[in-house]
Amino acid sequence: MPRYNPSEVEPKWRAAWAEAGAFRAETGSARPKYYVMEMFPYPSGRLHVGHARNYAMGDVVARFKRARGFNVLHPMGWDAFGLPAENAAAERGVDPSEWTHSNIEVMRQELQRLGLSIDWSREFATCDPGYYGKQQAWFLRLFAKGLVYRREALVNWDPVDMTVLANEQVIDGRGWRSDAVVERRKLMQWSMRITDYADELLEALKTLDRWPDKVKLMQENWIGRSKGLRLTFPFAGDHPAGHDGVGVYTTRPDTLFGASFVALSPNHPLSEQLAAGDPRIAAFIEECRKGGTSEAAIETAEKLGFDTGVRVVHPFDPDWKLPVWIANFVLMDYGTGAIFGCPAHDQRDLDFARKYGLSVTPVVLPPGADPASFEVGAEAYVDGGRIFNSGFMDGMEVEAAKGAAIARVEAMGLGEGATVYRLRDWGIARQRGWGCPIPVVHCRQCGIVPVPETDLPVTLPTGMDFSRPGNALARHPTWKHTACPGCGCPAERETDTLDTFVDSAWYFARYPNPDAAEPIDKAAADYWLPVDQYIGGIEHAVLHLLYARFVTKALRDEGMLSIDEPFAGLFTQGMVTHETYRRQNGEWVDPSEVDILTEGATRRARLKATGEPVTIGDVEKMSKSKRNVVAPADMADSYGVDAARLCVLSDSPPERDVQWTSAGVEGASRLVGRVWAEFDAEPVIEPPDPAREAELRKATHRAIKAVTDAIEGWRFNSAIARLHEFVGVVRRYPEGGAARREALSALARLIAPFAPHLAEECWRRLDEPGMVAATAWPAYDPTLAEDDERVLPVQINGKRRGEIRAGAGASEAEVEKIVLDDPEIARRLEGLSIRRVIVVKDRIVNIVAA
RNA sequence: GCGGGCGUGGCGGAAUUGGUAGACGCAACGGACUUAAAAUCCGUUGGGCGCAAGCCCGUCCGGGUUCGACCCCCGGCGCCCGCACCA
Repeated sequence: MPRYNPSEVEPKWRAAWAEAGAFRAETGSARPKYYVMEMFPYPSGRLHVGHARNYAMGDVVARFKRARGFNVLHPMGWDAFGLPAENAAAERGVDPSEWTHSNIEVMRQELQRLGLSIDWSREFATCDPGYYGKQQAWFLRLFAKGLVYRREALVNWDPVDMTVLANEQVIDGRGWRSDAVVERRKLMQWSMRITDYADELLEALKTLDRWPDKVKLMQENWIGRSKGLRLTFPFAGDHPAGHDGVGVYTTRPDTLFGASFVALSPNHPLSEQLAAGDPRIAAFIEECRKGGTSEAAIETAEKLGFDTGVRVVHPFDPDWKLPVWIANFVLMDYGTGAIFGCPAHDQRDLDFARKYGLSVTPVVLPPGADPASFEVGAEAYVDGGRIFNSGFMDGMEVEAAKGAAIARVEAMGLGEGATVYRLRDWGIARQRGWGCPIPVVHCRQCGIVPVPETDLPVTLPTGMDFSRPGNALARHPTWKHTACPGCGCPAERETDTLDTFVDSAWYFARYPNPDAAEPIDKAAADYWLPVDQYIGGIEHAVLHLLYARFVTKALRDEGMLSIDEPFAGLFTQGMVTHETYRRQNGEWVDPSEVDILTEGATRRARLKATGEPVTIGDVEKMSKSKRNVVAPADMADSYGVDAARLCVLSDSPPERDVQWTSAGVEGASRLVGRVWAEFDAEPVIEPPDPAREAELRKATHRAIKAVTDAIEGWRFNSAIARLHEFVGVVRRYPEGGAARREALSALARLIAPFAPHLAEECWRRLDEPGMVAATAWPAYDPTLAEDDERVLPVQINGKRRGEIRAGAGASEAEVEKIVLDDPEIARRLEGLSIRRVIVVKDRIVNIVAA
């Protein structure tokens, strides 16, 4: 009997699936639809095991649902715009498009080799004009509506790469690629009004009952809704022109009587106006802007302030004047960019007041404290209590006082209750050449003119020069010169391109009909959307998932979509990490080039080729830059694709991070071999023994139940453990009868989501018709899956002291009788008197005795 | 600082959400087959005591609730993730 040879078997079945169109999704089918997708990959060049794990998980779900009778859509595409292609172009002089497409070719082959049940007829890349042209179309519709706009905004500017960076691309104040210190610059920025949807984005989180709580919480915090009061402190005496006062935002209007100063952000328009008239103020603002933006810098940053000399009047007391300072810790882009300082009840204000000798008046009395002697020392009192020193609010609790203060300010016409969000509008433009062009024209006469939809797509030119930093599209010799669509005069195209997060914010809506003339084929989208199950990394918990939710709502309001939320179910799988290795000269080394030596508790590493010692570094997420990437292809070469799939799924729960080790692949490969051995074995011809037949049938139905439950509960590691067990059982019942045939038939189908090639080969060996891929999931008989006799552990005073047998569902009285009649139990109870007998049906017995 | 999560054998991890802790796999050890090795198969494998039946200890630490706690509560310790001068 020949050994199972994956390298012969696996390609054969992949060809068979392709030929049969086994995974083609049929829009409009009467079967219930199920849309499952994994986050599409960036075509970086090669698949790593993190990808393999992600796509294997999605494939288990897709194959399982298909077997369960669903019409499954399981598509794949490429998140193909972005900086790495430009860097490759800069470093090697290749064309970003060619580089990207050749990577796609390689990675598509790698994905296909994994035997994923994907409908490849729907594949697209975001750098295809057929895709990004449609993106330009809906972009212009949102622009016409005002949801896309231009604003002057402070941005993160990378002076080396010469582009704007998103907040997440700034790490410790430096550009993530260039490592240059990022500058804050004011630039005209294309933005989307995601803040218009802040409330709905927050509220709708409650409807996402198949999302992890962690992700919902992160989005909630990111949106950061707070309720408070916006009020104006009117100027006293001389004041700058063009303002009636200083508008501030506070969540603690109850502490207004504890105010000791008003502070402006250095970037506040009033600050800038004052700076124009006073060089000392200008110098101070300059000083503030120097401060780093890194977390460490902020944490240790000293509070800096400058008294402008301007005075304002307290809203509740016309005789009370407060100084207006400029303070480095006040942020321009939150609230109004100005605050009132209440040092007694806010730590930052307290630090500031202590440094500059400003008054500290407590107005919230902690429970139990004495109003005559309560003082605030080095620590502000931020908890609840009773208001004092506060005129009309005296005696109120904090919450009541907030309401009273807001009502009073509103009655005075100085402000109103307000809701403020941490979320900011989304800056969507990048000064990059390899991205989706923003389809507008700048005309001297007409201003900003959208390109007519009939002229879309606005495609990228060939022959951009990426050899220098900066925007290769902007310096292309001819591309930007065009005629104004409005007046026909010579005009220039916008040379900014869209953030790649825009590309990935709607791709799920394109798969239902990737060839549609409209951006979204409404009928197809209505059939397929929302995505029933989305699977991807936790690192996208906020940005990508928030943007996709926002764009969905925006397109819904354009009438292009009928859904409120794109992803009904979300699963965030853990990251795959690996040790990093460095040579003595600091060069990163690939794990495949390293030998690990273990001596007791210490591990050392050296280069395979030369024996040079290698430093073992931290365990980190696999990344090209640190070279700690393990390719699934290597595993598949040695053990076969099915073993590789089983391996990446078997040893840890899907949501957990895994530190990669190839140790599990041996076990996975053995499972493949053992399964095949059962199918390949000649049945032992013996007269079937009814008792043994019954045992095997029970084991089969138990296994079907266990594997089904584990897959439905996303416990793929446990599902594989149950398959290991089941194979072990089948092996102990070699005699060929109906029960064995039933067991093998079930086994082939149960293992199919994990090891699909093996399953087909086994199915063929059984001479079953068709392919497993098109066969229904096995059903179990609940009466067989349950034991009719139970072994119940018997505890005496909570310690296990024996066991008894009882029929399933036996009553408490029956079980108690069996226990007390048991000679072994009786012996153990000698000399003790029974106080109580607790029987948990079908579970356990505990005798309390003394 | 705020918010969230985790802590179980040599290792990855199970435990039906309060009911036999350590499923399954890896590694290790012993055995079978083999001239031999690989592969495969069969065993053993949390710690301690004991010839043995068996007994004691054991899910980060200290308390608590309960007939019964890896699971619930209180207080620590350690690690990980997100946000962060957000008024």
